[in-house]
Amino acid sequence: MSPRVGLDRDKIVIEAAQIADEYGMEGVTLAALAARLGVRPPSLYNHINGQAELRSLLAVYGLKQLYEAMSSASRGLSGSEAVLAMGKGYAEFAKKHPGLYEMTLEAPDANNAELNEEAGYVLKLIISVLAPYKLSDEGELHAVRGLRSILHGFASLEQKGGFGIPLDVSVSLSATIHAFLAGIDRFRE
Amino acid sequence: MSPRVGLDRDKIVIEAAQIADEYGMEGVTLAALAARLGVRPPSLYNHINGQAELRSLLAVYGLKQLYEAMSSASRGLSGSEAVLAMGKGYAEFAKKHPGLYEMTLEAPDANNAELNEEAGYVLKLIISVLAPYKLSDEGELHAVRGLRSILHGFASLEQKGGFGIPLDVSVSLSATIHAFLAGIDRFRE
DNA sequence: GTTGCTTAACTAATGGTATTAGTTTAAACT
DNA sequence: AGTTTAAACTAATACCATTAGTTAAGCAAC
Repeated sequence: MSPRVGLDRDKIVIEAAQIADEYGMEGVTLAALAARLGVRPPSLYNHINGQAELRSLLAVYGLKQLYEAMSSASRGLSGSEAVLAMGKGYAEFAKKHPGLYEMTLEAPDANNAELNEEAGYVLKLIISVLAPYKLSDEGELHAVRGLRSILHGFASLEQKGGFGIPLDVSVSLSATIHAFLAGIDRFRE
Repeated sequence: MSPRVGLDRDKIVIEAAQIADEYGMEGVTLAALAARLGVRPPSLYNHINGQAELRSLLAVYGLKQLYEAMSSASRGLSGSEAVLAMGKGYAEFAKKHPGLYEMTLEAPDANNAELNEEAGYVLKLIISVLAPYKLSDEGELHAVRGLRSILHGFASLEQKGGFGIPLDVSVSLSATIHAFLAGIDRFRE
């Protein structure tokens, strides 16, 4: 019926990302993906190695976009303004791309080099934005974990609908980051 | 072949929780559950209304245990000691029961009264532990979100293996909570 | 242009999943 | 003891991912 559709990994990943954002991570089935691409499920195996690989590709794709969102939001700023802007960029990305964001949290897969690389970039960005605070070596590691947890915690809870009350979440996030920074002395020792 | 096994909702939920903790949330299939209970999959429908309801039951079951863990950890303490202990209790539960913890985050399901009730108890516990800080009405709401995000962020990232480096996570969590409390003035306005 | 290689699509088949319908029979209750 | 209730079952359906093997499109070389 269908001659060659002209599929490739990029088109597959992009379409899969849209499904993820529309229907959630569990909506990304090879059947649904194939249907949207006008192809039968087995045909996808000519380009990807099954669902597991697709998820890895989506994680990498998502991390790249997350990095870009955080990076562009904080570019040119410094100090608490940079931290705050980066946090908002993070939250906005997670809200705008819920499925893709979920994908970025999939098993870091010690063997997947590209995924580790992208995750490393995000980490370095967080480190760089905390650099002005002159933390101790070990303190910096703890602080990065703290900030990451705040960002992910907000993004994740908002996504799961955990914040029932109609109260601006971005205000909560800003205040929390400010509080965290106000007490960042804790990470100097 | 098998006479009555003597199944009931409790036994099903307990066994499902064990599967969740051993193999993760996605390992909780009715097929695996039935096999472990010595029964055929359709038999489970005599007690539960399918996978969806099972997940709701697990969420409630997990929230009860989470509440107990947080509550007993902070009992008798006050101020920052209480917040810290509660946080450690939260983290310990999530680490000890990864699958069940994941389940507690499933869609709050506005229609599920029992789930909302349990979630409400956890929320009230967090509120009570922040009460001594005399926050403003609105500030309290933001602060609760912040603390919850920190707790969930740490639990979730640790679970996903996001903290690669071999550095005590409980130290990171303590320091982050301390920093948050040090800057809690932000929530007084 | 024809030939031939590569590979993107296909069909068919397998095995896993949840779920429904309908049946048997064990256990509980009069 | 007889009746009812419900806990187990078998059988069937409809998804899902995946593998094996097949067809045919498109491109490169002659």
